[in-house]
Amino acid sequence: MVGHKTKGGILARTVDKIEKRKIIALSCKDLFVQNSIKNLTISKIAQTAGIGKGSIYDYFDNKEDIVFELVDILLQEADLTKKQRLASVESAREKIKIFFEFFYADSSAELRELFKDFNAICLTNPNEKILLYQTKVYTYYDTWIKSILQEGINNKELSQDAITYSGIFFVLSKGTFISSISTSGIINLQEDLNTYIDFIFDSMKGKK
Amino acid sequence: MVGHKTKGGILARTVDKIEKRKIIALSCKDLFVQNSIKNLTISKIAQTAGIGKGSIYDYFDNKEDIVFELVDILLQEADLTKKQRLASVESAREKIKIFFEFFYADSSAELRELFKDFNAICLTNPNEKILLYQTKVYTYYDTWIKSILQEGINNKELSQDAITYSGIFFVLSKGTFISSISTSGIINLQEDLNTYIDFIFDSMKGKK
Amino acid sequence: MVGHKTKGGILARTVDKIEKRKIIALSCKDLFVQNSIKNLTISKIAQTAGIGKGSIYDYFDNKEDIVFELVDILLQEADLTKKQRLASVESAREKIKIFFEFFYADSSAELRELFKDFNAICLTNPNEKILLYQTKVYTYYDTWIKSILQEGINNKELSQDAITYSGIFFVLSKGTFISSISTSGIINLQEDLNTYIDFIFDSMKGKK
Amino acid sequence: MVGHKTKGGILARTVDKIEKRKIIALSCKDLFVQNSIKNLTISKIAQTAGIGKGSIYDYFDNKEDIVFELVDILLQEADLTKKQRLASVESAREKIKIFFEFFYADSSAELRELFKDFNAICLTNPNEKILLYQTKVYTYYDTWIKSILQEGINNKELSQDAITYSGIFFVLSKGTFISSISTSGIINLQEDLNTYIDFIFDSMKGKK
DNA sequence: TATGAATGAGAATTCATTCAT
DNA sequence: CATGAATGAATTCTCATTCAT
Repeated sequence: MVGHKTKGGILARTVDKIEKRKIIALSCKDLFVQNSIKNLTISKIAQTAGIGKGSIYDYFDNKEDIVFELVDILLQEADLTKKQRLASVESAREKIKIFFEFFYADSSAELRELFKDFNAICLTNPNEKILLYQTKVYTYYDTWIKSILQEGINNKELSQDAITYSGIFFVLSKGTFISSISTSGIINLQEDLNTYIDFIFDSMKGKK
Repeated sequence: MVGHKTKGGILARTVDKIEKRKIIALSCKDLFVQNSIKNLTISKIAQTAGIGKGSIYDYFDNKEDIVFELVDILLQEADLTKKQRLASVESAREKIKIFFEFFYADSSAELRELFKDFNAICLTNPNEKILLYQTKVYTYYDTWIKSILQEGINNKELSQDAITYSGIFFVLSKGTFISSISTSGIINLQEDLNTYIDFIFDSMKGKK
Repeated sequence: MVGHKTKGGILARTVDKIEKRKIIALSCKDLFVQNSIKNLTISKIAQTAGIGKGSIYDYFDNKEDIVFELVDILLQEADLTKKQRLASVESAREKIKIFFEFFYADSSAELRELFKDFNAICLTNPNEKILLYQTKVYTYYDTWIKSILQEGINNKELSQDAITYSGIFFVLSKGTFISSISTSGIINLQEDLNTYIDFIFDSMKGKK
Repeated sequence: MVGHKTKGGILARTVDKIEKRKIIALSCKDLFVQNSIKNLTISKIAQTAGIGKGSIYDYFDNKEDIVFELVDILLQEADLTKKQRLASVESAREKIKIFFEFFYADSSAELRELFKDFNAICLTNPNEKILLYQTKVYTYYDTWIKSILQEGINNKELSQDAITYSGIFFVLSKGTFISSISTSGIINLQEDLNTYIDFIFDSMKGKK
């Protein structure tokens, strides 16, 4: 049961919708992680969240919207971890590897499960809201990657034009991840991905 | 005598089944291209194919199965074109670019639409049959790419270890394609992809 | 259970939709008579008709559509009775009275109950189909009434201009019926209506 | 002293309730005029009235109750206009025509819209409260009409028995109105109604 | 072999009403 | 007094699948 949200002890008439959205979404995270969205019903979700079926619609437009919220929350959580992990290494090469650890690290297993549903939705129901979100997220990560590469350039670890190819890491990682899901064994996600990253770094380094 | 009853009835019947599967699938290709599988009903499909609803189940396990058949057919058609196109260029670099033209060429627009549904299904319903199919396809293309790279090596266009990285082209292309779908404008599919391929070729060439 | 409809002993692949519509509608006539449409659910209706919920939608667009069909059927049945009853009297005056007996005769009690729902729908959901139906029915009865009046004119029972006022009987009857439903006791439907009809006939007669 | 606490608190409070009922009802008059009650939700109504959803229930039993209040208010407003309009003509005939102008006058368009919902409710949910209201209103108008007719009798415009048929005008008008809603074009409300009224007056005059 | 009528579980969604604050 | 968050029963409607013909 989610209960009434009070603010600073004063009886609040209105609930913080954004906050409650998060609370509800998180309360059924495991459900979404363990099941594909296709196999979940609003009834089951509401039951798991401990709220009424109708209340789901007070906070979310539809089932997809919950996946959306969850991915957003977990992505933000993952970013915190990512920042800490990134601080633990020096080289741009290692930072980039850590950056995409998400795609195979045990600690991101839940997010990856949700990410599958999220991508399936994007492939078949690309509504305006999702497109904007994807663009925002992509831009955010690209900026971040660029800053890592820039550091590498500053450190003479990378050649000047490395920035130009910043986008390659993202699509490479995503492509490897998605391909690995359904080609059992042929693609060894972690190994292959790091091999590719190394290959690209070696190339970026070699250029002058 | 009733008609031309040629050899082994069972074999003939099997061949017929396989053939009719193709015919049915193709007869509703446009329907699948223009609609996401989510918005199609068996009724609509049967109607479009000009057969009874029940008959769909004589040839396909379910809706998804039709998408697979269609992807398979169109992929084979695309391969024929690919072979011709590949024959028109000399360098491995150009061949690889042509190899992945599929992801942006106008002539493959239909296949790409189906490919979205196909991938969404793979992300959320990866059944045994699909996994095997994906593995088969991936292996098939990887072998093909390797042969192109090997030619490049033989021609001194590429260094010996190019083969090692054969997998990078596939995941790179797929990742760029999938990312381009939902990040409107930020990823310029054709340009970015070819830039990346060039980058990798330059690197493979540079290595000794 | 409605069962499969066969035609002339030959196995029919297709069901006579129009006929089955009637059968289903009639099978839940009592249900509609005893309950206002507001209190009926598709589930209850399907159950009463002895068919599946989904099958309702194979024959009807929605609940309202069933009322529509029922009113149509009962109106046709009532017309048969009306014809017989009309044949039993001579004067136009008596014929007109019999014509509108429907609004109070015990034998039309069911139709009247449905007619309430039907009119409520017309007042709040006047879709194209219903408007056309109403127009058709109104025209049909008006023609009929005119022929009765014409007979009366021919018999010198009525003056020539009686035809001009043919419409008055219909609106008078409907108005009296509808008003009687909710003004308990004040309007004595049968008596008042016949008083009014007599009044009008007396006037039509008196004119020259 | 806290504000002006005038006489009997309970009475004041009751008066307040009655007054606030009117205020709330009127504040969402347009909403009800522009939408059928079926398409309105309590949420929407409360929002339009600028009060909380729960407060609606402090003043009304349900949605239908608001329609009654509105019809009552507008009917009273219309009566004021009616009185003025009636004073502008001399003959009983013209007075009766003006009496039923409501059914087609532009100035009563809003009331007519509400009247549709009101009648639909009466046809399907005739609760005790509504029946009493209908009876009251019917009696009120009948008395009024009788007084008009009596004047006509006094003026020798009408024969003595006109009073006997006072009820005919009401049912005739209502029947013509309701029939006109759904028989597009066939019934010309204003013209037909006045033709009928003229016909009846001619008859009432003619009798001795 | 082909059909399409029938099914009915199950889906999403709505909304009048309650009641703690 | 007033509120609006929460409810969950109830509703309509869908559609993959079956199976008698």
